[in-house]
Amino acid sequence: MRIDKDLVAASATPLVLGILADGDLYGYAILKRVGELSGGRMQWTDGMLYPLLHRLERLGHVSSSWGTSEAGRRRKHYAITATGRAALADRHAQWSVVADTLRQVWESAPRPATVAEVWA
Amino acid sequence: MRIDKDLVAASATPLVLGILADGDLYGYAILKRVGELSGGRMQWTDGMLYPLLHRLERLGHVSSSWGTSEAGRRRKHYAITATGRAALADRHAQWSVVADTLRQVWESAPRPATVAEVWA
DNA sequence: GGTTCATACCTAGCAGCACAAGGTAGAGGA
DNA sequence: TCCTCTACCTTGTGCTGCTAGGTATGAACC
Repeated sequence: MRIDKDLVAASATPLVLGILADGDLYGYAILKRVGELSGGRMQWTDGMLYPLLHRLERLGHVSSSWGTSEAGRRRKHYAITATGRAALADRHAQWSVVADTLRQVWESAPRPATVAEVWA
Repeated sequence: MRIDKDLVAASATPLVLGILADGDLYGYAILKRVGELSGGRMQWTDGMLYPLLHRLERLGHVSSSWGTSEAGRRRKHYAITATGRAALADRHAQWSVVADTLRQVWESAPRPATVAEVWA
């Protein structure tokens, strides 16, 4: 499943903050966690995650600290802050508004034809 | 309610296509319809809608034709195409994937204890 | 007649962000 | 030795919403 970039952009911040709200994690593990949670249907690139984490840190939504794995590899651990939790709640509310609106058009509209039907 | 621009970007295409799937409409009316459907919580600017409509037309997802209102004002009517319906179905599927994933993190995240739980 | 508001369309310039592609580096296995 | 996985980072490109403008008509009010 290919997710359009604008939808990735819209969900990236709430997803990262939501994952971190469940417990501290490091970058690479967040990448794997997104794959898990979506059943493999979402596959983020690290090229979008790391800049996002830096941005969230600059905004004060997360804090970071360097650590080391048992294997001796360096890891940068991220934790959500109080500001981050507030931002998460705000994003959640926004998402609900948009999701409610979209549900209305999808319910009222005749069922969209599937790709298979169009190409049949 | 202020909706972040990335969430606007993610929902704009499916919303317009969904609205047009329910019946032909002209640009300005789409703007008003979004406000209605969202209970006034979403307020699009025309500066984002018109370029979006032109883009959707260029992609073949909608078609347009000039008309005139009873009052004599010129209006550009838009209609969804078969390709547009396919794109809508695709966006709908993508949205579901992301929404399912987000629901998981929001459910798993710790939340304040309810009064009932505190007294249990 | 003049002013203001709502309707109805359009565009240019700016800023933000995902993505592709590339780099650095250590650990473990074939 | 070489490859893969882990684990982090940055640069350049392209797309897109937003701000801020512009154009034009009709209706309501003074």
